[in-house]
Formats: sequence, C-alpha cells, structure tokens
Amino acid sequence: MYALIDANNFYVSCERAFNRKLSNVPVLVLSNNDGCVISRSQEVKNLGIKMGEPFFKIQSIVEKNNVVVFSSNYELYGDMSHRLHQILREFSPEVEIYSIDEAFIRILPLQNGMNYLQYAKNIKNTISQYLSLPVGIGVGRTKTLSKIANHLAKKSEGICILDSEEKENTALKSTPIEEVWGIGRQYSKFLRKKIINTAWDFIQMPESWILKNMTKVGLKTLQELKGFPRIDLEEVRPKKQGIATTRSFSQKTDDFANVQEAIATHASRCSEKLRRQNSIATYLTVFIHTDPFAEHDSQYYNSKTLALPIPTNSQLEIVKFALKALNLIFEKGFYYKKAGVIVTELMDENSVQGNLFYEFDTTKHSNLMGKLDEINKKYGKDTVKLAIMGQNKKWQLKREYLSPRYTTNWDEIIEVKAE
DNA sequence: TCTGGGGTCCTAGGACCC
DNA sequence: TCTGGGGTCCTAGGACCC
Repeated sequence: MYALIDANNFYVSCERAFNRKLSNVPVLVLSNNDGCVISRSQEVKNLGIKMGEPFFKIQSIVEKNNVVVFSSNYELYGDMSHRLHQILREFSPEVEIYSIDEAFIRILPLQNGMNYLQYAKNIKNTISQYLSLPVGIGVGRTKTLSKIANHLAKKSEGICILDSEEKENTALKSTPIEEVWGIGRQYSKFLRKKIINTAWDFIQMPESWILKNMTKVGLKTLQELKGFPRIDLEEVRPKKQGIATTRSFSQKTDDFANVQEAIATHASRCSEKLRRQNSIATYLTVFIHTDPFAEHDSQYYNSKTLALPIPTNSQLEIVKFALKALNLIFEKGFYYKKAGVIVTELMDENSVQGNLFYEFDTTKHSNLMGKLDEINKKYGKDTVKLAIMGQNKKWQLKREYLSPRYTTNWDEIIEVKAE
C-alpha cells in the first residue's frame, strides 16, 4: 500500500505554525513580487478569493475582511518541508519527496496488529506535534489511488484509507474526472464530452480507446485506478534535465544595466543549482521580455541559445556567456519586465570533454567554485559574488509582507518571553 | 500602479540515412 | 502503365504536475 501525505494550505500553515494569532483568521500568501495569491487559508477560500488571483484585484476584499497577507518566504517553507520529510522517514524507509508539501511512502507490513488507520493517525499526530502542520493522508493500492484517497481525506478528518474493493469503488464513483491525478483540464473537457464524468466512468473504458485518445500516459492512469501499480516510487530524486531561473522585475525598466544585473544574477543561480546536483550544462538560453499586461507599451520578446564551448557549471563561464547572449538580443527603447536564464543538456560533472580551440582550466574553476559555495553556505547567500550582479534594487523582488526566517537564521529566530 | 516560477513526458512530422 | 521499405534523430507543440 502507498500513502500520500500532504500539508493543507502549506505556505499558510507554515506561517501559522509560528504565530498563534493567525489561527481562525483569514490568511493568504502571495507569489514572487507579491503578484498572485498562491496559498489560502480556509477562511480566504470562503471569501471567494481564487488561486492565482492577482493581488491588486482583491485588495478591497482583503482590507474589508482583515485578511492577513504574506509574501512568499521560501526559506521558511523549504526548511519546514525538509523537517516534514525527515519525520516521514521515521515511519517508512521508502519515501518519495514529490513536492514541497507532498510525499508518497510505501507502507511496509504493519506490526503488532496495527491497522492502516492507526498508522496514518500516528503520522498525522506526530507531524502536528513536531511542526504544528495539519496534513491529509490518503492510503491506497497505487499512487494514483492514494491521491484519490488524499482528496477524500479533506472531507473526513484528514485521513482516508482505501483498503477494500468496496471502498475503492465508492471512492471512484464520487471522484470527478478532473480530480484524478494525471488528468488535467484538456482531457477533462474531452472526457466530459464523452460522458465520462467520474473516475469510475473512466475505468469502464477499454484500454485500446484510452491508448488511442490519451497516449500511454492515460493508459497508466487507467491501470493505476484499477489497482495495478504502474508508477513507481522514486526514492532517489532524479537529477534535473534542465534548470531555469527566471523572474519578473519589481518595476519594469529600459536600462541595460538593470537587465544585465538581473541576467548575471539568474545565471549565477543556475550555476549554483547545477553544482548542487553535480551537473554541467551544454547549452544556455537567455530570454527577456516586456510586460504583456501593459497594453500601451510596445512589446518585445526575444531569446538566444548559445552552446557553451566546454560544458560547465562555473559561475564565471555561465555568467559570461549569458551576458554575451543578452547583448545579442537586447534592444534599446523597450520597458523590460522579465528575464531568465535556462541551462539544458545537462551532463554529469565528471564527463567533461575538452575543446581544443578553447582555453579553459576546468580544475581551476571547479576548485574556485567549491570554495565559493563553501563560503556562501557558511556566511549566507551572496557573501561573495560577482560585481556585475550589482546592488541595484530596481529589478529585485518586491516582498512587502515577508515574515521572519524563523528556522534558518539566528537573527530571526522566534523569541519567547516569560511574563 | 499592480498579473509567479518552476518542472516532466509523449507524439507527430520532417529531415535525413541506407 | 509502372515509382520500396526500412530505419534514426530532432523539434515543436501539447499534455500534465506542483
């Protein structure tokens, strides 16, 4: 059996874990640049505020209802996520970290006559006690079924166990097709047209029809819903095949220097992410564009992909070529709103191939980067950085409602006072 | 005034090879 | 009059996930 554990309204719940006054009041968390709503407490959902809604459009509802607003604090959420996953490892050796707020585990044969419900309750209580996070737990024969169970858990005390055929059938009949993991908007629309409205309707269809209309991905979903595992637990997180760092600017800008700083910074982040997974990149893409919502501005979008002479994860090289690409596409006279760097065709660090016509001391660079990462890990991000990354605030993230980094920064640790 | 940021996999069709 | 039969690789686009 598999269990899927996910935290309810994860980002909001992280904020609440450190501030008791936030329980039972409406709380929401915004995306980067305080742009859109990306996490909502139940009270906020009840107010009719939708996921992904632009913040400026709901300002009056927020004020009228005293909604507490936070900028996203990924340092906090990332750390809480890590703690959550550590707890899960105490309950099963086989854990797949599926996303920042979700994990699958394989349930090994239970000991001492314990049943699945007791097991799940145990997990839920432990997480609540250690982290003050509310979680939902779904248990089923396959990952897809455990997802369904997890959905149903939201309606019943946070736990749902599908451990018999009757329970499975009832669950499938009450699950609308769009809630099935792997069936998104397009397929839902298509299936609804064919009068396939629930997960139950879906599993009545012949495999050949599913294969023809929904490729082998759809077929896997079908078989998983019938109880045949087709999607394995991925205990070891596979290395990423491509890495992107892209951001909107807090204010649009027509100044080359600003865009250049942003690209240098994003390129540096890409190189850090590459080094973290011991990869090197073969290609690098830079893109920039204007604000598509600014209807009266003239619009411009362009991107440029360069092959790196030698695949690398050196910050110096990646920044150098990113700026070269930027120079090829930057046009004066536009107001830029977003820029990004993407590295692709990633390979293992140890499989570097030389280039006869390009002088580059791989060892020297990798030693330097090793030291750089060490310093920045010990003393904080960007303690040592390239001058070209700049100090300019103009393009940097807007985060007006940021909470403290309670768990990862000594200066921001929570204080308890005895009265 | 103000609108996020990442990822994965699959298929069809074209270019090319013999 | 009649015009084969395999392959591979790459890319764009479309679907999905959080």
